[in-house]
Amino acid sequence: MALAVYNTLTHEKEPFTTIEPGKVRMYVCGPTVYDEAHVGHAMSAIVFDFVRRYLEYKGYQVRHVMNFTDVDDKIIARAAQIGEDPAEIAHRYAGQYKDQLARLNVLQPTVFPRVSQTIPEIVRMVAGLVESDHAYITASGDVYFRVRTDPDYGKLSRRKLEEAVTGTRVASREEKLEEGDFALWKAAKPGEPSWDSPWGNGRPGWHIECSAMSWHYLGEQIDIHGGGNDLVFPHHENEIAQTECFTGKPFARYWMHNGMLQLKGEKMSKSLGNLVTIDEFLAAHDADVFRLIVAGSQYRKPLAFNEDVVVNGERALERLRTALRPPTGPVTTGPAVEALAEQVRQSHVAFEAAMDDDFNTAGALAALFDLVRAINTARDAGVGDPPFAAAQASFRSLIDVLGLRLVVPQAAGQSIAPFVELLLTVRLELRKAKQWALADKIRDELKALGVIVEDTPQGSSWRMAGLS
RNA sequence: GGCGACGUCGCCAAGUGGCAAGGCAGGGGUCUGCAAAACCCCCAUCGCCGGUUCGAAUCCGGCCGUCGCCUCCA
Repeated sequence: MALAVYNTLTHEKEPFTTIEPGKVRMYVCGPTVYDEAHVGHAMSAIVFDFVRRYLEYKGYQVRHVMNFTDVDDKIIARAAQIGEDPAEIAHRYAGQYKDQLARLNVLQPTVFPRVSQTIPEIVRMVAGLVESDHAYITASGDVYFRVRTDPDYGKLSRRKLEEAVTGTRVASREEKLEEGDFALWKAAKPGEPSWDSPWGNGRPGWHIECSAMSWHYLGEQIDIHGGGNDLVFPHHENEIAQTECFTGKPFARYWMHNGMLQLKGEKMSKSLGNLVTIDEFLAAHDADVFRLIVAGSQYRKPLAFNEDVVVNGERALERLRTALRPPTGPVTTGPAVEALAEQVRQSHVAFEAAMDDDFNTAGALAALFDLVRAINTARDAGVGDPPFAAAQASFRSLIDVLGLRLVVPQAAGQSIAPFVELLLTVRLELRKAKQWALADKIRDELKALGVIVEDTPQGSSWRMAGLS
């Protein structure tokens, strides 16, 4: 099986090969930390977590870098607004985001660099670009990238340079030579964070940080560069321009972009104000629910996010969990056992075929549901433990690739367990005495309290209802 | 206006040339004291119009609709 990856640069699915055999260098654009992260950020993080987990499943060693933009206009603006130090704000939200990613079961990136800690590399890169005449310094100490010096400019977003340049007069206040030029370094303004540089005090422009961090932590050329598709232009276009003009080599082999999460038909974004924060979501739902929502759709397409979708996610999670329920019979040989083993094989093949096709998680999920059915059928047929556990272990190994934990929700502490058990003991007596009305009342009342009771030939079982 | 993407069952959503995956919901069964869960069965010709082809949801053209980018954005 060969992995194929859709490359934004070529608009085609391409066979996946790496610069270094067996190793993947992956850079994913992280957030600007000036406010609460929302589920749109989570979607992007999870998409690339799927990518990473599957690459590791395939045996690659992945070096994964995800940045925090902690020096930025918006952070400074926010700081001024609430009277707090910009660095404090950035530090706080970065910490929060890391914590949220952990709760979402996103694998920790190999490196989590921040702009404020990458200044020397940024300065070196800007200096190199100035030296090679790809950049120029203005009277006030800003440094701009001269877009015209890059013949390939526009190749990622398929824009012609003229479109970005013609017809727009250079704003008088700005000192850049042409409209398409963009800032590599901004001269310091009073009260703003700044660092020393050959061009005077200042701070990095928006795009240079990613080029510098990628260069510093992954080298001149990387395998995968990822981010939301709203970053294609200008951010990634400018990154390519800077890096390639600086190194003289092609930058990333594969550019991967996830689609936007849509809330009420619009992109969820801070500026539109239509957002659900990660904390809000996780307060009401299991992280697996969100992962299932993301996995249920092709990552490049826009993803609808609404109450129905969330409910679907809850139900899908509940269904996946049924496969982990224990076996009830002793059968270890025979057709039912063989059928189970066969389905396990088929599911693995189907799962990998789907993931190999540009990380088709929705297809992979379908393979998983087929396996769930096979496991449940085997349980009903009385298949017991050595083979049954093997099938469940196999199921687990695939679930892991999607980062699903499938933990059964626990009651607040384990404190209610003895009381529920007691009620069920009493209820068993009632059932023996055919006191159906009372027995049913107990079951109904428990359900109202979030405890689901199910009667089986082996006795009654109980579990907590899913969160929310 | 320019660039790009998308439009598949009530909802979510795979499939990119050969008789339309999967989940949820819905209908009918098995099991059960009942219920739930599980299991079995049923449930779409793919926005519209043309074209290419033996054959198209899948390729081409037009139209309609939705979304993203072009300013900060995962």
